[in-house]
Amino acid sequence: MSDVVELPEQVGATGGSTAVTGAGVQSVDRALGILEVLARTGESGVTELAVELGVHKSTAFRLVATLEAHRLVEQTSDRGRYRLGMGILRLAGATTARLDLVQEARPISRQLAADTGETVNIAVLAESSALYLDQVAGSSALQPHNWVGQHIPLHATSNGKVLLSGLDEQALDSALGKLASYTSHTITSRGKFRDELARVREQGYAVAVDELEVGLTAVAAPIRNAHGDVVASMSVSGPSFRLPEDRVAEVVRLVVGAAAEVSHRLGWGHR
Amino acid sequence: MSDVVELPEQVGATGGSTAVTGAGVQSVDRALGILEVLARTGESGVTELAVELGVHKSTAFRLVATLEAHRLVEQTSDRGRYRLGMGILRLAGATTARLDLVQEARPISRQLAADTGETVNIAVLAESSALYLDQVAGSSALQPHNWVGQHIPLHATSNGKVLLSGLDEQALDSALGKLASYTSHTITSRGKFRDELARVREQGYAVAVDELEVGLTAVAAPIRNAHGDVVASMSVSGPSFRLPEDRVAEVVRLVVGAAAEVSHRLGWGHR
DNA sequence: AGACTGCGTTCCGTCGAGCGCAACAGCACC
DNA sequence: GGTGCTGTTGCGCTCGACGGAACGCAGTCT
Repeated sequence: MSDVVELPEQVGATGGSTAVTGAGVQSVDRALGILEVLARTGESGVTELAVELGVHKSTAFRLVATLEAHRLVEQTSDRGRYRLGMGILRLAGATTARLDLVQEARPISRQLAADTGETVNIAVLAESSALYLDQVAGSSALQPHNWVGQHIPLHATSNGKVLLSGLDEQALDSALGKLASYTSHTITSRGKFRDELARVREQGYAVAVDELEVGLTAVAAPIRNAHGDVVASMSVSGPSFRLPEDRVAEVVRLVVGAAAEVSHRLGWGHR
Repeated sequence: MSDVVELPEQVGATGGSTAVTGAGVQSVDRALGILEVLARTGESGVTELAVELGVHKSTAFRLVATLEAHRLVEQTSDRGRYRLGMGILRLAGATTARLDLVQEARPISRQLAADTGETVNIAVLAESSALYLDQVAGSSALQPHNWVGQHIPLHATSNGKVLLSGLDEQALDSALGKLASYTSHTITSRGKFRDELARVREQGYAVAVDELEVGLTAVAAPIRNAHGDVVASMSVSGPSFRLPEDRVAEVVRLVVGAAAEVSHRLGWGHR
């Protein structure tokens, strides 16, 4: 079913001359390379980009100017460096808006955010990290931190645990790299983490307290498609002082219910 | 023979289509055009894209294949149509961190302040009050005090009304406390206030005359994100003697236009 | 001050990359 | 089978993208 798309090379080595060349139309390839470089560095000058791509300054400039015309990049000042622009967000909005998952989940996310007063996220598994698709801010506070599009470590988040709990042994091994430590509460032992996943599978939800960041508590539950596969994860997260142990129990109930509702809308459990 | 009607060669000056083609590197321009078409349609075939761009099928195919190599687009099935891919979201993740509402709105706020000669404010919903994020002073020498960072009651301001108009019944109830009276014009009846919100929703803007403070008139319009949610409010405010009824109508037009422009930059209503 | 070095930006001649063409391979509906 | 549509692929020709060099502008070293 999955088509085996082989793309020549995706040189991922960090540092040094990182050629991000794929194959296809040369100039487009280079232009997209610029976007990827900017995504990595956050901000770069024309000359810097030219070196990174291995092209002449003027070439890099023309490409970046074209990207700017489409608002995919913008320059910090009138004669300054370049960074990714708002056009990207517009495209991203169009991307998620078309995903039936996000579409179906959004009203329920909103309801969950209203009920709990905390932030709700939807995440999927993408290349050994969690990719956040959508976020609805809680009633309290303004947008805490927009994680949409961010890649988050799998073993230190409630969403990650849920997503991993849907994998078999083999897929788990390939998705799970080294268990980096973020706080003193992060699970770094592979054995302990397997136990944790077993618990998640059994009880149908995951909790992470201070594991990614001290003071951050999150609860997540699986979203399943018609086949019963775990396709996404829905979480509620907020500052630990607002989510004490007794309140977590209540939140768990709400999250599990909401995730089940989304799963149902996606066709899970129909006859 | 040729199934497709060939175009009158060299479509130099952005012919009839909705293409946003500025100037720059041609192939990149076209590739980005494809992304925009996909953002608008959600899903398109190669032939369809070719027609939209005014190029040959094979050209469109090569471009879309290059985009696919970078994961910016993906095809629905093995030999099917194309849609925006996850790569966009990855790029978006690197974007959101740096670009926020205020930054995007500032040039437009400034223009609005210049056009009206009055003070422009940007506010968001926080807890159960309006939080002012940014302010651009009007040309008039008489300047009100700086409201940035201030929490302002929701029911007695144009910004507050706009922000509340984006909430559903339940969220509205929790955000709306007691309707304190500030002047004789303040709306203190819950029923009347609901009617007012309905009017705001319908006409797409809110007005407040002497409701928070006697002699203060304000007009506000909603700023929406890619999903259509009201994320902020933009207002023009000034002394009532400078904003008589007939001038308010003109200001309304300007504020609504400016807010729509900001919304558009945030990804709302992809053309 | 003046020279120098870096930046982003512009102009221009040249040559190869990207274009349109036409033919191919599946699929779906007569 | 026929006929219409897809997406896909070689192949020559040509025009568009490329790199070199020069420009305007800001800092910085001497």
